[in-house]
Amino acid sequence: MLDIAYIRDNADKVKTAAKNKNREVDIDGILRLDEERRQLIQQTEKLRQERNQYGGGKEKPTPEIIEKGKKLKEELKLLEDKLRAVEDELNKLVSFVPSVPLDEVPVGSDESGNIEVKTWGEPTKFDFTPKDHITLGLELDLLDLDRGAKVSGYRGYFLKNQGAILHMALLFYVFQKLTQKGYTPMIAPSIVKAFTLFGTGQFPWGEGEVYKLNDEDAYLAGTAEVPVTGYYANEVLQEKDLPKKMVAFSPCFRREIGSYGKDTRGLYRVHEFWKIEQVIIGRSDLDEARMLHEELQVNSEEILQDLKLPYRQLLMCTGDMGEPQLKKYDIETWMPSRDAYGETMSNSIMGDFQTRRLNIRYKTKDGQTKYAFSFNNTALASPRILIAILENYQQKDGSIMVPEVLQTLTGFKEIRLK
RNA sequence: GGAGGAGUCGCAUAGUGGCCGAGUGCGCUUGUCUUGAAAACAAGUAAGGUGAAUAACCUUCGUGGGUUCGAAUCCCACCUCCUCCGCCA
Repeated sequence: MLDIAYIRDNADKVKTAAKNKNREVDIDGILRLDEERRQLIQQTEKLRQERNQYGGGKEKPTPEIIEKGKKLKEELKLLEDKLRAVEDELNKLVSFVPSVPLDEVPVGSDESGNIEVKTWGEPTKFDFTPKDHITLGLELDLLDLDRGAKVSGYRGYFLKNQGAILHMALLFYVFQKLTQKGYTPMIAPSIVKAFTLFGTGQFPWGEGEVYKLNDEDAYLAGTAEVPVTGYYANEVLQEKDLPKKMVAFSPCFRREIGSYGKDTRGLYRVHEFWKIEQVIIGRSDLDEARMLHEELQVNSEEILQDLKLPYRQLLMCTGDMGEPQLKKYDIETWMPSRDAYGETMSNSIMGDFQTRRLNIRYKTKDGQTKYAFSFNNTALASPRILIAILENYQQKDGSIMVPEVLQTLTGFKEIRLK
């Protein structure tokens, strides 16, 4: 959510940003409504001031005053209804205005505009014909897609045997690693209220993507970013306590409604998965924000380096960013069956876009109240990461090596059919 | 799921229709006193909005509606918390 005053003062900048993000917003309409709103506020307050002058004494009000009050009440009601209608309309429009990307973000209309910042490792070479994770998973009985679909539906899956253990080991390894870096470990709820989804910017854009539970104010979050960023909603933090760094585990649910026919096989795109997510609530300072963003980046890269998985870092262009983001890096991990890198992590500076919607503020040392900045980055998303591990670690004899850092957690060093 | 109770300024409390944006205590800030500290005393101590404004005004007592000339106070719905019963990983 952008500050209406900011939109007022930077209308052109906001228009350009929306265009670069391929979004349509009616900035001129917003400005008109804002003008109308402010006029109505002034008229309303004048009447309220008048109303507030009556009463307040010990004596009973005179019949004249009561008559006058009745009239005022009617006039006020008309104005207040009008004001509310204008404000609702204005808020609705403003809630759709995307944030303005930082200057270093490349302008581009789609993924072709993304910039490869760096690569780490070399795409894995095989002296045999490598199998994809589905073949490997089925052959080694790590995975059951048919029964997954039978029980759970389209994109359903079971992880089994050493595949299930490997999955848990990965999650725990990463959870522990980030905790040791000073991040507060959290198990976050996946069932969330609508305000958290609106607050983080999943709504109003991605409503079709989120599972809703019955008629309640209850939805299944697609990422722990939603509950964990909402953790401090409506709170005023102290500057000395910032940044708050958190690492959260949660089940994640996505309808993948716009992805029919995309990545239909295997573990790449599923309705239900598990994720360790990094979230930071920090001060509203762009230089510090860039530093924290890089820190989150290093954390995720270290995880892939620990796992010895080749990856590359992308700086996303305006057209391939979400509405809330000021700057975004994706990390793509090498997936032999795709003969390409596939997205495994996404690292964003959200600025005060989310914190305005969630009303997360902090008091500065000199007593000012400001909206905080929020950040988030994937630490590990499973089972997607299993694709990279199974495929990159496969051996000629059909077995799979277990990444060294996981071996004490899994209790086995290789996966092969008994 | 059933029965009951409660949500007021950082915390604890007072407040049952106008003198209440709201008293008191604690906490915190500043000042006086003191070599310093404590104590005592004094003053201050919410957020948001309109506005050129360090003017003035408006809004906010869990949230949203309603009654009333007027609502922290009355009514309705919702949210959250507590107690008891039932069910349950």
